[in-house]
Amino acid sequence: MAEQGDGKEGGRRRASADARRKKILEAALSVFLAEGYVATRMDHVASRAGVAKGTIYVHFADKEALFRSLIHEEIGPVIASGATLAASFEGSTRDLLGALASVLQRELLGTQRADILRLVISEAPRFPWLAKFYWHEVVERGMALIRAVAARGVARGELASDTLQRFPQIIAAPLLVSVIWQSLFEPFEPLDTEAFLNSYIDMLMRGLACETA
Amino acid sequence: MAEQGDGKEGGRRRASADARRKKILEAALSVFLAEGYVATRMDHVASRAGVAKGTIYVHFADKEALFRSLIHEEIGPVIASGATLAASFEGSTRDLLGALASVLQRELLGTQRADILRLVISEAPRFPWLAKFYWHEVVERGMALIRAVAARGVARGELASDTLQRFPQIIAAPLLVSVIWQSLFEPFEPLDTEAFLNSYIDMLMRGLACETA
Amino acid sequence: MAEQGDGKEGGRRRASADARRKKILEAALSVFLAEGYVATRMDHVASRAGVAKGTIYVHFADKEALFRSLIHEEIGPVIASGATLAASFEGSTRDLLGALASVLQRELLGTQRADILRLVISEAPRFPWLAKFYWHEVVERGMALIRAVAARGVARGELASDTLQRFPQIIAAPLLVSVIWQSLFEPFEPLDTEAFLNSYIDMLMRGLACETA
Amino acid sequence: MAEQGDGKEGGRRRASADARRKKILEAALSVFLAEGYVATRMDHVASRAGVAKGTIYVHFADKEALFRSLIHEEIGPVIASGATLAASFEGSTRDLLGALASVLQRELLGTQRADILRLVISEAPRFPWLAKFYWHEVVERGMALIRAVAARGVARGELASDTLQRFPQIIAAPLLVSVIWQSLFEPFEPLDTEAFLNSYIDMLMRGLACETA
DNA sequence: AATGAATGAGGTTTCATTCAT
DNA sequence: CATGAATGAAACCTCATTCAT
Repeated sequence: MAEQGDGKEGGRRRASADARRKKILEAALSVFLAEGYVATRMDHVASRAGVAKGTIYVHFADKEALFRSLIHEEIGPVIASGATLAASFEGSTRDLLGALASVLQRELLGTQRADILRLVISEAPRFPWLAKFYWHEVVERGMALIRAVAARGVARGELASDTLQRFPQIIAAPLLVSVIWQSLFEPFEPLDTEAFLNSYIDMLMRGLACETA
Repeated sequence: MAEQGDGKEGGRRRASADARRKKILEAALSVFLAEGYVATRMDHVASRAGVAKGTIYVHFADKEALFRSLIHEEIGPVIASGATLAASFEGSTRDLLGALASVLQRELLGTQRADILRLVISEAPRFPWLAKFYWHEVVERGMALIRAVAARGVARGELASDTLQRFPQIIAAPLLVSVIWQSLFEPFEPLDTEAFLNSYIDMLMRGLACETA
Repeated sequence: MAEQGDGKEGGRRRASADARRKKILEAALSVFLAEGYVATRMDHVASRAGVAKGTIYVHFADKEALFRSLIHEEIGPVIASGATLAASFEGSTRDLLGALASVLQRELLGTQRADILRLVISEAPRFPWLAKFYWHEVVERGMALIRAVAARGVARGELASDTLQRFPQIIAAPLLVSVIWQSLFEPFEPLDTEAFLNSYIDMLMRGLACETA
Repeated sequence: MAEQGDGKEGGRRRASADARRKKILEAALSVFLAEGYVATRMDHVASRAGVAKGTIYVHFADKEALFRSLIHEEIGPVIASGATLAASFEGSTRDLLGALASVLQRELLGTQRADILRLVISEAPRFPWLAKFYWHEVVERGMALIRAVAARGVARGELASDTLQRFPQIIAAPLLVSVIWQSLFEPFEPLDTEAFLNSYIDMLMRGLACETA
């Protein structure tokens, strides 16, 4: 009934609690991704995490708090890791974009991250903080990265104009299409995303190289 | 059997019923777009349509049937109209794509249709028929249209390769980005979609024209 | 809008109205028998009668009024017809009971009347007037009939005691069992009701004849 | 997994849950008996059981599952207990039947079990499993019991024929009549069921004893 | 008189959240 | 902390009844 020993006990208990919290977040991630926010049932998260329903409320105030923590703690890190990818890349812009594409191909398409993008698209209208968070954590950083690559390309004379600096979305476009396509239309007409991305970059490089053609 | 003369009478009643059905569909469209499928409450649709809760069930079997009818009857038509746009266009491929972009700019971006796209992305995983429908009504047709334009461009010597025929998604990419961007990130960094699309087409034309560059 | 010719028209209209009322009652009978009172939907009655739902309310105040009218107008007559069966029968009591059994076998078991009995058993607790009506129209008369037969048998020396007069239910018992059995347990073990009734009457005659055995 | 010591605690909670489940079943029994399946409102069951509406759904999947459990868990046992009554009775067949009648008089007529019979008659057409269950649990066993008694009577020379073995329904008949009578017609003409059953058995014994009379 | 679209009270069921153990 | 039974607001859907045509 009263408190028990606090020395190692407390530490062990804390560790166990943290582990539990982590399990819940992982379970929540997969369920939210699969079902969307509204359709996700706390029961389902709990059973997938292997804990009782009430346990979730020990760690998170309510469903939205769980969702928030999920986005911040689970998704944030995977983003940050990607942001440092090409910080110090040496080589032609074409190779850099190719390397970037191959990394994204491996790290985004076909992984849970692609589903996170879909989740954000779905839920952002209802959770303004979600769009804001995704903006700051992913989009803003990604855009800065692309702009840096573009500036580097211009400086090296590989790019003829500032188009890519003005519209870094050009790089995001084929990725977004690939993600959506795989998620919705793969069964009707498969898309070879690797070939697509490569063709896209080729086209892009030619289109951006000879600005005055 | 046993029907009595109901010339104008029946017609008027039928007309009123159809009008009500239309009002429900319109209300449903806006609520589904704003809230998503699961979060949409039939109550809310009813009150927005100015009818009683039960009235919806006079016209639609259940929530999913309402959603289906909505997609098929409200969204189908707007698609068909767009498909005939450039069927008989004369001029350079560049002008053709430009005209297409401007039409889409006017008819897609900034209209409810953009939100419909977001709705489809959100709900398709839960409603396989939705992806199928959207595929057949929009994507397949759009792709055929782009491929026709691409073939025409190759025939006229304006395009150097079959890249666009192999990946018509190239055209869809900036549209998708624009739609998502406006919906999620406009408040953080506005996107001049018109300039974006034009720059994109320019880049694309150059990139596709000099395949061997 | 206003009234039309009332001469033959009125008569014809009335006739048509009565026919419609009859159709509704017939439809209601079959649906109430099949579904029970609560589970019966006015829609179902209407469609089975080939009229609109509202039409029922032209002829009957509400669902219970329909049920009442049904019981009184459809079921009453079929009962009355049976009551006069054996009023003036000549022959031995055994033959009389045998004839009665055969009539009931033909006119009760396997007909809608058996289902009516089940309906009464089911609904009587909720509609006291139903038990009362069935009592007066069927049970009281049937009991009087049996008592008359019993008295005749005693007078002719064929029955040794007044047991059957005190408990006319003895006659009803195998009928009730047959009806329930056929309705519920026929699939598990069929009952040859004719043989059963005959054996029953044989047993009964022997049992009642030699009261002092 | 990850369970902690919950000796008495868990046991107490479980016990309380079981008690609640039992209360719900008891409440459901009385409401179903009084109202019938369709007319029974879950609200009513809940308030009668002294629990919240949702609590029912903690223990039973839906209304039909509640009904099923009710039949299987509440009614099954009372049947089994009755089946062993006369397994090892010594004495004349007449006394055996008399004892049986007196037991049934006490344990069936005038108790809730009589109403259960009415419920089965009412709902079996809509729930085929109900007829099946009642058949296996009650009717089949009862018939076997009666046939055993009949065979014993024949072996002891107390019964002259196999009529009772061929038609054990003969025994059920007066019980069924008594149950229905008490439920529907008692107010109009009371039935002394005890006297009725005794007269019936007397008649039966005489009728079956002197088969060749 | 007949119609059938419209109504809304009321029914079943769900599920986020609470709380005693 | 962890549990999971209990809760009750709220969602979907039904259907007897009304009423304008």
